[in-house]
Amino acid sequence: MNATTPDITRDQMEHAAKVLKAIAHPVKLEILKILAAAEPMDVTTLCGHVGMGCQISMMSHHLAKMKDNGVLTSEKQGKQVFYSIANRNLLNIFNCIENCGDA
Amino acid sequence: MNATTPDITRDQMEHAAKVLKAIAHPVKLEILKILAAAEPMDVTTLCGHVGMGCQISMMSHHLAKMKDNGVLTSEKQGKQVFYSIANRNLLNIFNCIENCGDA
DNA sequence: TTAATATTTCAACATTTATTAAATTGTTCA
DNA sequence: TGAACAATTTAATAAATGTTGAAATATTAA
Repeated sequence: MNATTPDITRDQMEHAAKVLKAIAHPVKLEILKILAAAEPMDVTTLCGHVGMGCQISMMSHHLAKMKDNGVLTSEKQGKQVFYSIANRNLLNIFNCIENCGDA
Repeated sequence: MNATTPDITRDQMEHAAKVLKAIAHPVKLEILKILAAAEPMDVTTLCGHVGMGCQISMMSHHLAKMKDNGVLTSEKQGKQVFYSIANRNLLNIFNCIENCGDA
């Protein structure tokens, strides 16, 4: 369970690959970062935070994939759908990225 | 710099996405795991550890991509090429994955 | 019930990624 | 030199992903 010899099964490996695939994209990381600071958040607001060029349709696709892979959860409130981070432990990946930033 | 509000720029985000893409694959994670336990290692030996069905050509493709994205380094010794992990900090991702395993 | 808003779904297309086999390069050794 | 070995490169193809706009669904308000 230490960093030198991670004790992970094949199944966990498959699962991990899916999760990583689900976030290995600049916009998806951005979504994670925005939600980390202020969750839950609805799709339109999220799109605004991502910045110009963001299309709702694209956002919806990204969010759906992240939700499908257990990265996000969603809750409908009226007309809006609010997204949250399913497990904030995942945010440790950012620390890892910062540490490995020059790699 | 804490987990709640990761302070990461757009460029870092792009870079992080590339690195994550470069490892978001079951075999690539397996490669990382094997090297974590015993680096450096040559391609053929690595392929043996990955298990049946592993083809040298495939391995070479995976290794090249991981190297291109700064995840691995390589050194030629005689006929063989030995691969190592460029920055073992990246291995913390496994801890993160373990913690988020049920997400 | 109609209109307005928020989000998802659909469909099309371009791009990227993964897999495999065959050809190629480079190294060692007889 | 040439046979044997290790690894990479090339090429072909299949599969997955990303992007976009339009259409469909659901909810609320008028």
